[in-house]
Parts: sequence; structure tokens; C-alpha cells
Amino acid sequence: MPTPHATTGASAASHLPSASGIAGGPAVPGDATPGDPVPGGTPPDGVVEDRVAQDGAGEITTGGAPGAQSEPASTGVRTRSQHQRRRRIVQAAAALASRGGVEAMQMRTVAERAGVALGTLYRYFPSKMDLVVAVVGEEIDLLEGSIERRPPSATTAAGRAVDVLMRATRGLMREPELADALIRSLILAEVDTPFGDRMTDLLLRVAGGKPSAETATEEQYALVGSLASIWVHELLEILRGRRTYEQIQHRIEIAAVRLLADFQPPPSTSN
Amino acid sequence: MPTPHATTGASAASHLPSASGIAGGPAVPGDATPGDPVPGGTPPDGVVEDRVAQDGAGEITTGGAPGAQSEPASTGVRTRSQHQRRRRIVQAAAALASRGGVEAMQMRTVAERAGVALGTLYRYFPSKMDLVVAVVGEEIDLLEGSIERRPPSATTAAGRAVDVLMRATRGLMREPELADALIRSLILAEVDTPFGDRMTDLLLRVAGGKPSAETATEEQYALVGSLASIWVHELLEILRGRRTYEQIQHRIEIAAVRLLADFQPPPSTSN
DNA sequence: TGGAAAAATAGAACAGATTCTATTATCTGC
DNA sequence: GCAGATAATAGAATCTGTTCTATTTTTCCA
Repeated sequence: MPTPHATTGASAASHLPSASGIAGGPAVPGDATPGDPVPGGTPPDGVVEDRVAQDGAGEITTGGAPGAQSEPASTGVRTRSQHQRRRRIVQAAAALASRGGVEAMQMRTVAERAGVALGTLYRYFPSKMDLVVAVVGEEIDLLEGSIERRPPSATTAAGRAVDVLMRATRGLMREPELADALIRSLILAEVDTPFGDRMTDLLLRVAGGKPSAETATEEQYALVGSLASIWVHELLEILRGRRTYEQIQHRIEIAAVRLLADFQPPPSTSN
Repeated sequence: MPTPHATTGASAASHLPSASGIAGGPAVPGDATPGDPVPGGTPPDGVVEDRVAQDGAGEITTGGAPGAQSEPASTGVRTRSQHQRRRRIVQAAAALASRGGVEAMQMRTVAERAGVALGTLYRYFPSKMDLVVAVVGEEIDLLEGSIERRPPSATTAAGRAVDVLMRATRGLMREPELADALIRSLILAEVDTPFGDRMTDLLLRVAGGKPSAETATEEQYALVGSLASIWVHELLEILRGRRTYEQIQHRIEIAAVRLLADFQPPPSTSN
């Protein structure tokens, strides 16, 4: 059995071959035969199609990410190739996770696929978890983009929230293995999970209507946060094969209607 | 850094030395110098005081727990010593986790402490996760016992639910390391998490007032389940040091009031 | 342009979970 | 009381995350 270690994973239902992105992003060519070292040069091209090729929030500027003491040398030099390297790493990681889940996303393998040394990979991402977080970050970026392009239109806050959550759910479920890996890993992470929080902000935006912070009462924030945690839980349940989309949607609706009851009804009848 | 591996853990606030149990159970003598093989015979006595010495739901009857094919030999023989062995294992695991968290709960160490061979440990618990699940099971047993002895008295369903959840929270927080280890592990487990589900049932009981199943509408079950998932999430947040008891209580109250709004108000003015 | 600093690299090394093997102990049915 | 089965044991071995070292590249500045 090639499935040891703590974070055992994936027991999801089906697992479609390609297509990735929490918001229905591009597809994953995914086929490049595994064992394929790619030593020093010749970095593998587009393991994951494109997946919003933005330069995520990098860490490695020059001063060193881990616990380096050397002067932070403000010169954000070498940034170009570093960004590319970072991208290649994240893409390789995502591609690997899309298939075998976290288990397949082994550090050594990611390094190989990305064409970097193991040590380099660790310089960019101090731990596997950090890598996972990075991958998730990209996924969420995709979702936010999707929401912006096609904002939820329901007339009630609950309706809009459910819309967003179900959209996110379907997006994630396109790659059950990846979703499983990411979600579980994030829950464990001690790092500020960009998942729950970003999701909460996103929900607050669509539910409250106003993106401003003043609209967000402490209480509203708590309520939306609760809804987000319920969603995460349901996501885990569907991954465990204990829920269907309908059940999830139903449950989230039930909870959303009560939790977001007194949020300003429709964003406005005009818009 | 002695903190490698995926499931990095514990970043909790304080960590009192002894006392264990989600419901404020007995204390943990915990001190028996670690390295102490205890080869074949002489099993170590009471690593963890007593911790509800019930014979949990064992698995190893004789037919083998894993994926054995041999006839299930109904003869539940050797069960006596096996139960004891199982108990010693779980106790050793709990004791170790009470201190260093999951990290300290190393399979080799647990085996040593329990006085069994590594292979035997794996025969009883196919993976570390299974062991964690077993430990959690005992913790929940303690909570249920506590609830039975001193049932929540609030007049509203929400009030009673909050009472139970906060009691559970405080109980778990007595051993942040253990709590952290257990909760995180469970969330990951593919096995039917005895955590969320058992907690949900417990909540449904105190909230709905009636333990019968007919009272539990599909919807009520969903609502209580949602509350449970919110609680788990808050638990993780407090473990991450991002919440105080007050905040958790406040958030849970906010959610409970709305989610359990139309549950039968007081269980009865009499009682 | 020369060289020091920062990055990368290859690859060994280490740690802990899980597996496997050979051997011994304990039962169970007869 | 014995033979075959099942459990348990000791300990080596495997696997993967993480760390460490020596060396080479790359980048940048005086």
C-alpha cells in the first residue's frame, strides 16, 4: 500500500480527469508521465494550462523567507525568474494534487515536475502545507473572479450566499482529489487559513451588499463566518461521500435563511 | 526543529499539565519516564488514572480487524486480555497526547508505553488516525456522562445547546495539546467521525428535549448538525489562538439562537 | 570586471508512520 | 496433551516530509 502517513486522504466519489479551478477554470492537460526528473534546465511547460497566471503573493524577495536574518535587501531583484519558479512549483503541485490528491503531491515529485531542487522548493514553501495554501489561494482567486464576472442575483442575502457557496462547491468538486487535499490540509494548517476567512469576506460582500466594512457588524461577521464553517463542513461530508449536492444545498439553505435573516434584503431593486 | 511532518500541530495557548477528559475527567499522572521499553511481560500500570474504564467498542475479536479473510471465528475468546491490551494502548496514547500532542503520540512510543509490539499496535489500530478516533471516543463518553449527571438547565433550546457546547469546550481546553491533536485528526479522518455526529446527537437531545427520533425532523437534524460544525470550527480557532472563550461563546450563542429558534422552547416548566 | 552575497542544486541524512518477516507464545478443538 | 491456527513480538525495512552540506550559479555592486 503506497498510502502511509498521517494525513491520509481522498475517499471522494468520482474524480473527473481534467478541468480545475474552484470557479470552473481551465483544464489540466495532466498526462505527462510521472517519473521524469527534469534536472537543472528545461523547465516543464504548462503542467496546468494557465490557471490565472497572476503572480500570487510571493514571499521570497531576496531576504529569504524562512527565518533568515540577512538584511531584507529591499531590492526585489531576481523577482522575475523567482516568480516563474514559484509559479511552476504551484502549478506542478496543483497538477499532481489534481490526480492523486495530497498523497500524490509529494515534495520530491513536485520539485522534479517544477524542475527545481528539493532544497529550493523548501526555500519557497517551508512546508507542504504552505504549498497547499498557495494552491488554494489560486483557486479562491478564480472563484472571486467568477463572482465578479457573474455576481449572484438572488433577491435575498441568504439566496445570494447560497448561490456563491454552491458555485464554489461545484467548482471544487470538479477535482475531488484536489479539493479533498486542499480542504483537509487547510483545516489543519495553523497558518491563517485563506480559506475560511477569504470565503467569509466574500460571503459578507455578497450577503451584505455593501463591500464597505462599516456595514459589517461584529455580529454579521460572526454569522457569515458561521455559514462559511458550515459550508466547509458540508464540503468535507460530500467528499466523504456522505452527501449529495442536493443535500448540501438544502442544508446550506436552511442554515443561511436563519443566519442571514436580518441582513439587508435585496441589494437594491434597481441594479 | 523537532517538528516535521504534515500534521503539524498545537499552537494553543496554555497547556496545563494534567487533568484530562472533555468533561473534566480524572487527572493524568503522566510522568513515567519515557524511554522504558517494557519488552514482553510486565505491562505498565495505569498510565492514565482511570478515564472511564469501559471496554470501548473493540474491533479485534479474533477474526482480525483489518482486512482479514479468515473466518470471523465467533468465539470472542482471548477477549479478556485483548480488551486490556486495547485499553492500555488507548490510555498510553491519551497520556502521551496529553503532553506533547499528536507529535508526542508516536506509534513506537505508544507501543512501548502500552507494553505491546509495534506490530500489535497496528493490529489493533490500523493507523494512527484510528487510535486518535478511539481516544476521542472515550473523551466523548466522558462528556455524555457529564451531561447526564448534570443536564443543561437553560430554558431555551439554544441556551441548553450553548451550555453543552461550552462545557465541552472547556473540558477539551483543559488539554489543549490533546484537543488540538484529536480535533484536527478527526476532521481529517475518512472514518465516520464520531465527533461531529455524536456531538450532533447529543445536541439534538438537549435541544429538542425529546431523545426520540420522531421529534428530529430532517431539518432539525440539519440545523443541529450545522451548529455542531460551527462549534468545531470555533474550537479550531481557539486552538489557533484566534479566539477567547468569550468570543466563542458569543459566536455560538449568536448562531444557536437563530438556528434553534423554532425548537420547542423549554423542555417543560416542571422538571 | 572581480568578487561577495544570495540562490540553486544534487544528494545524503534524519525522523516518524507503516509494512514486512521470522520467530515465539497462546489458544482452541479434539 | 497435541497439532494447527491465531496473536504477539522483535526488529529490519520502506516511504515520504524535512533538514543539512558541499558545491555551483546567478545577481549585484563597487
